[in-house]
Amino acid sequence: MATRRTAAQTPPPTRRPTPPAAAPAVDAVDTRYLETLVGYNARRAALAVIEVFLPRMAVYGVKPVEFSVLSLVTHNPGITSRQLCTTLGLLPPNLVGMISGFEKRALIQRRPHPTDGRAVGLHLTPDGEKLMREAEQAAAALEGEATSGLSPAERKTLMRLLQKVYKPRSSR
Amino acid sequence: MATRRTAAQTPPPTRRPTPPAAAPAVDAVDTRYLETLVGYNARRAALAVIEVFLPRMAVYGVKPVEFSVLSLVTHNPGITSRQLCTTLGLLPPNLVGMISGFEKRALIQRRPHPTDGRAVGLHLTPDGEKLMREAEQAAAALEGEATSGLSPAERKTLMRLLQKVYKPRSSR
DNA sequence: TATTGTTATACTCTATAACTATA
DNA sequence: TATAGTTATAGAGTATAACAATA
Repeated sequence: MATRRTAAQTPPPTRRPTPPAAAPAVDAVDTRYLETLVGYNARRAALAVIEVFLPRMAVYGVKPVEFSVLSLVTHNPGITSRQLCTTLGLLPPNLVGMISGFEKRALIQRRPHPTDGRAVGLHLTPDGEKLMREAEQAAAALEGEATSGLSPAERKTLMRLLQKVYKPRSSR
Repeated sequence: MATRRTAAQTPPPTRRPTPPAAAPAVDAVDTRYLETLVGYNARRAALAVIEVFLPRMAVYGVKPVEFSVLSLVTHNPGITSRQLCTTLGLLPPNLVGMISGFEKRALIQRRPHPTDGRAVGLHLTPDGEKLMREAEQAAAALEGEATSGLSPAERKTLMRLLQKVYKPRSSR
């Protein structure tokens, strides 16, 4: 992924009083309105972290969503595809290929569900456990780097506020 | 966009000590590890807001990125495509069609850049100004709804912390 | 030589419809 | 009848390469 970063912006963006007729040039881009929107800021922050995440996790051959899936299998042995989809907001057809890939790489194993004959329980293999131990450690480390501008208290506050936005009240 | 929401989760997710042989079923999905990651939380929050944003902005015929582009043109008359790309992290080829579409809808007008013969300055038409007045007002309103779980102070804090994540230190 | 804007195109991600096997 | 998983496919979003016009 190519690196594209917001242009530097000086504190008080000089606003000329609107020109007579000719088109003026824009020197520093005024982004103040967009920066009042949670959606805009959250998306920009997510992309910034993912930019760091991508190359570091490529070492383990996993992309962001793949990491999320494997992490849930790690901490929820026997989880089903349906549960993964509901939890992560994915669609079933888009999970099939991912799971197959993990199986071919011998990272996960599919076992019959104990009570539901239609479902399949997902489990990490020993190789999968080893990879995820390393990957989760690497993820925690790079997260620290990506949010190095925040104090531990600020980081904790940020998590709490973000969860207030996307989690339904009943699950908090 | 279909609605997919995280499953309800009870506070202490019972962790069984790894089963002997048979595969156990997962009742409540344990998402505690993922929720320690800023990248995960920011992405989930961004998607939650966008889910509200999409249908409300469809009334004006603009998608999230299109809204961002038009908003920057609104507050930066004469801005160039290149400046839009740098500011929003877009790639030039992907902006061409969008700008053409806005021009065909008579929302923006392209004028020669005052000093650079290669560049084109973008300006809103009266129709574009009218649409963006309404759209920005609607966006502010729906943002309030999407973040109704936050107090004004919390909302302000959230913005500040998110910007600390994605803005380079020099531009803060 | 470098940059703005453009075309063409490829790749990835996400979404929809329809099918099977089981509940 | 409803649900878990799957297949095939369509659409949106994002990426690279190469070009003309201008700096």
